Amino acid sequence: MSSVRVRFAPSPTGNVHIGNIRAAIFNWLFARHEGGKFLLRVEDTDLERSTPEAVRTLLESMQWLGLDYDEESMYQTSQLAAHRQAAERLIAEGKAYRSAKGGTGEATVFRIPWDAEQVPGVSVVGPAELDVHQETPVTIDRRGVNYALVSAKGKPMPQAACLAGFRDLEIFDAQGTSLFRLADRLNGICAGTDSAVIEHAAKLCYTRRQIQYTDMVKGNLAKPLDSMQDQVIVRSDGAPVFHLANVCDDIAQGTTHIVRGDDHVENTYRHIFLFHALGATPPRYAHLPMIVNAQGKPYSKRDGDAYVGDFRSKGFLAEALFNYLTLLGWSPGEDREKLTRAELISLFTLERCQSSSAQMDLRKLTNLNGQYLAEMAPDAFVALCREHAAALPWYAGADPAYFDRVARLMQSRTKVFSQVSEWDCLFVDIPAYDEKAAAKFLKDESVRQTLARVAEALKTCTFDVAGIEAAIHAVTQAARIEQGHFNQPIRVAVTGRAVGAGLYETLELLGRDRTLRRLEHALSR
RNA sequence: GACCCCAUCGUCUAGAGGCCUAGGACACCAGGUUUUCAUCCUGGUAACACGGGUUCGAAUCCCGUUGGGGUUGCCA
Repeated sequence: MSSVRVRFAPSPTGNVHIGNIRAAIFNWLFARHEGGKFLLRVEDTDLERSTPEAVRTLLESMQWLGLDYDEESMYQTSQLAAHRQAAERLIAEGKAYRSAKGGTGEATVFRIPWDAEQVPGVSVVGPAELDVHQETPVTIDRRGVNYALVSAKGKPMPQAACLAGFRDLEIFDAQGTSLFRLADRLNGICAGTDSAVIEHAAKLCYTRRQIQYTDMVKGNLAKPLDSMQDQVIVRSDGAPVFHLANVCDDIAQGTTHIVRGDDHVENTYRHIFLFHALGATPPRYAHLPMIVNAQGKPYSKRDGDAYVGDFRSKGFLAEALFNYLTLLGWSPGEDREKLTRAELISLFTLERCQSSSAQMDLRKLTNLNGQYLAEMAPDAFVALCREHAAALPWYAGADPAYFDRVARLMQSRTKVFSQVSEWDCLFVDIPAYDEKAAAKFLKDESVRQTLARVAEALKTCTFDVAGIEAAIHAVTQAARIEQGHFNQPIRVAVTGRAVGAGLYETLELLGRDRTLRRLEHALSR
């Protein structure tokens, strides 16, 4: 029995983003592969958007894709007291402080610990020197160090970093005279009772430290502490910030591995410090590459196509979308792409995840979907066709048995259920004509004469596939047209389109009356 | 600006120094099968961002450049 516990932690907004659900899929696959637990945590702290309706949409999307979760799901709003308690505890232990910068009132700020070496992964990089803009005073208080670098044009470029970034800090002027030593005033500054403003500073000398962790996808990642800042964990209005809530909940849920989007790597360093401050061991991390749109840019609200529900309503199968999404940023390492869920579970490892972003290709998804549709049991296929046809104007009046026959005939050439709407040409009385096809196949006068003769022949033949074929053949042979070469004009005349199912089957399906009416109509156009 | 990450055909990817005159899939093009449409089969076009190194040998290791992305104290 594996001890792996992973979670999917979406905020329910009414739509599940394709990038989010991909993260859910990878978490699920990892958990199932390892024989661990896949947990759900609904981050519903945005009361405006996190309506019961939005939560239902989320659950439906997960169920549709077969992402079943273990144990009771956690709702983040239920953890509010725990989050506040954690913040109070950090303040009481001197690991966080209140600060009024920017907001209205005091926020709670988590301090990157001064004794950072206590945290596994933190190490000394070595001595560091920074030339700073001499006109800009260096200010130091418990919130950190503010200074300005010098741009190529000699202008000041303001920087801010946490206090912990500057171990052994000593500040010198242009002549090399020491102006300030942090060690002399450390206690007061950390306590918030002391602060310093240093004019005419030219150089910052200190010991640089960094925090390092091993990402299961991206490998070793590190960040110098002097490029980090203390983190607000409770807003001035008392609401816990994502970082605190997230870490607290992962501790509460016993998360062992966090598998999430690339955009969280920077947060990870801060979260590791938070885990330790709260007396917990940080989980292992795996950061997945982003999914980008057709322009190669990150999906934004404007990209309407990027929600799970859209793919469902456009007629993609859950299994096909699931399969396709696993191939975005991951591959089994062999030349197979269409994989069953069982195969995916057994093949999936985080180590085989890609570290660069991936672009969705609707055409490839469509192709894969077509493969899944082709091998569906006909009855199941017909049932889903009905679902997708239900809203179509011609469906209500359609004969169920006739619909059934059409669906079976069309299965092998359907790639997405949205194509069901094109079947209107088999259901309405007179179909709409594709003018390009009509111009190509129905314009010629000799063609029209032959069509008239075909119509005559179809009036009396046996109206089944064999009879229709024989009747048409007889006419075309008399007209000295090569076998089959007259099928396209007939197809366009009868269905209005140049593509469709086998012609004789189609005519048999339509029946004699409708076929003749359509031929007549085509010739009168 | 600073910090961090990324970089193989149009797209998704294989590739962990010699198996690579770079393989597969989608898309595209050309043939073929099918009396027609779709399917299917065969073949083809097409990539290691650029420049330096290391090495007998680099798509694979190192450095730089360029390009893209992420983050940058009260979004999640």
